[in-house]
Amino acid sequence: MNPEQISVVIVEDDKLIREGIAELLKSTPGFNLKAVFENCEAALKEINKVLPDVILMDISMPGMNGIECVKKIIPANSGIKIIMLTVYEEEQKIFDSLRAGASGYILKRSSLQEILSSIKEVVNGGGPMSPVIANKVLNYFNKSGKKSDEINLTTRESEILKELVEGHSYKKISEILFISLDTVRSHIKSIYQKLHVNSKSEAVAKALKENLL
Amino acid sequence: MNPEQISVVIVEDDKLIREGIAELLKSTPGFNLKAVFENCEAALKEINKVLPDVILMDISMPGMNGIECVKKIIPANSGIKIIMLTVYEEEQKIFDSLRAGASGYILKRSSLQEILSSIKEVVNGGGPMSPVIANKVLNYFNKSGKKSDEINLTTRESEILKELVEGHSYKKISEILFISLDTVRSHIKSIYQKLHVNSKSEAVAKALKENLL
DNA sequence: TTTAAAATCACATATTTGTGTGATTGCCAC
DNA sequence: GTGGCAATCACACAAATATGTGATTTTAAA
Repeated sequence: MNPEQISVVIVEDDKLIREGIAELLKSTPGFNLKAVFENCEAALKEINKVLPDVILMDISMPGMNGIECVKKIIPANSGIKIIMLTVYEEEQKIFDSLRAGASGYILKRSSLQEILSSIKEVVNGGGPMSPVIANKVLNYFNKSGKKSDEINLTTRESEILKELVEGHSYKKISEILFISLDTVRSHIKSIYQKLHVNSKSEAVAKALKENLL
Repeated sequence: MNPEQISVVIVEDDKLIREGIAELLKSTPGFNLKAVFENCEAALKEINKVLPDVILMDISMPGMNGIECVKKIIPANSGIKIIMLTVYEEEQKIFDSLRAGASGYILKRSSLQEILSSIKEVVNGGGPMSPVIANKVLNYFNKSGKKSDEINLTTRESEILKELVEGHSYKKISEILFISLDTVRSHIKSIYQKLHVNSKSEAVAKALKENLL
């Protein structure tokens, strides 16, 4: 177990890519390919015995997908760095992976050289997010940051929605805003119509998920 | 109006920093300092007349803070790039700024050279997020990605919380999970205790805000 | 094997919500 | 000066929710 070496595990269903990267790692000094799995299920079963420095994880695979797999691995092995692999530049998936605890992300069409340097970077705790990814993440925010079209709440409605998200009851809100309980009801009725929901919790969920505040 | 020049506006309450950067920009070819404001309110009033390429915006100021200011400027002037300034490396504020639509972020202790190059980068649509920032953002995710300590929901409780976030009623949930309404109630009681809340919407808000799913 | 959670179900009851149907007032644009 | 919208308030009633107090059964750990 050379401490200089970076131990790696690959989880990837596509044989070509899997073996391509495997060959690359086997033939490159400084890297130690610990294991290769075709799917998440197999990886999850064995990962505790292998404990690599880095996992290269395909983002979309038959059976459990890579994101789910990350969610299961990270909580149990907080030290492991995971780099997601994908053919598509899908913002949502990148985002979800990072949220799940992945440390980085590379496109499968990256050059072999890029793959190696990404692994090194991640292990050294360096820039875990490539400029491309940073951009994607930012785009994601900007998109969801914009108020969705169609939904135009009045000032008062926004205020009240904000209070709902705070978890206040109608009564509490009426006290906070110095209006009657029935007025609160009335506004909330309009809010529900505009958001196409029909319960407090749905409204709260929508407000938070779509950043309506 | 030299199209080669980058027009800039500064919004910063600290006189020293404000004038320091102002001097820098005035004395650097390629930059055109359009205006300088001490606070958000003043900036908001005038910004439509000035319309710079880039705004350097202090993140924390007396009165309206920079993040709120960004939220007001961006929807109305989608072309304007905003770079946040701050003395602190506060992850939450960086995150909020980016979400509000800021294009980048620099620390006040950056060298003058760094400030200039950041502005250029942002204007050219290049890396809007510095590696440092990318890191911050990622850290933020990883943090909130981890289940907060203390909160340990059982499998069933998590399932039910997920359904609550979907906006389902107790009855619907009982049908989805093939359990009785009373059982759903029972689980939700436990969930409320663990999350320290006492309503559906509070639970939903907490689940979404703290990524408990 | 004994204990401790986790998951299930039941009953009771006070509040809170969701929804319908109206009404009044102020303001702004046309 | 009128029509429309935002904001306010009222009443009524069915449905859903919050909360307490139990009890039974698996399941998992000690």
